[in-house]
Amino acid sequence: MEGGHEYKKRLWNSQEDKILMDYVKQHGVGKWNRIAKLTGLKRCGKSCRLRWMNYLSPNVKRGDFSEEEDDLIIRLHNLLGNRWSLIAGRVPGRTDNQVKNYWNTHLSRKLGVNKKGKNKACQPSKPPSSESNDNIESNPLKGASDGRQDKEEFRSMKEIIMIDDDFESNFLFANNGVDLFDPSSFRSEPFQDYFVDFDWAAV
DNA sequence: AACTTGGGCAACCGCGTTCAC
DNA sequence: GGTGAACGCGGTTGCCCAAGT
Repeated sequence: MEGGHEYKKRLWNSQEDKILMDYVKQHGVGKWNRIAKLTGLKRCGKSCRLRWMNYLSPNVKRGDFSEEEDDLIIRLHNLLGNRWSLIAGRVPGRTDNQVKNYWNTHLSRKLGVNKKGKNKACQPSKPPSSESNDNIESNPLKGASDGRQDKEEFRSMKEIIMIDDDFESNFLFANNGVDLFDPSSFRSEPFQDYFVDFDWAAV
């Protein structure tokens, strides 16, 4: 990226921001790799996308996280693990990068989470590839020894995790009984119970 | 005042997935 | 179906700056 050995982390300046914003105004988001060609901006597509998504987009909320956001992120992290984009998708105005940074710098410390002991166990896995299904380490969904704990329950988890605009109805009333806005119904331990022998193809 | 340390966060990297041809 | 480009994600790095010595 950007000239190999000449690479050095470089902050965006206001002129670059303006070029990028003008481009997006004119062409919309996407086609990030064309920006350098069309505008002469010396940034790769990935860098442009990141800058837009994390900073320039009007949807991005700046400033401190509120108590409610704190609380929501903690709950979502407990539910989803380090799935930052999914978590950010449920925290209006916040990006995955913001959420991730905020977790690593504020919340993990606040909660006394050991960064080394990553909360991998509660990360729902992507649909397993055909050859790696029985590796518990690489596929936490297979973690439960007896396998098939509660497919219906996990199906609801998957529905929650999948992008779905109807946030209120799906998230607030997860059928494992957890209301993310109700502290009394929240479990503090990771959802390891939910690792089931899940058949993605059947969904 | 000069230097060191550590926190906060923007930005990059590597890799997996999706899309277009 | 194969291949390359584009995109998206999570992890990591490194810059900036305030606080401490």
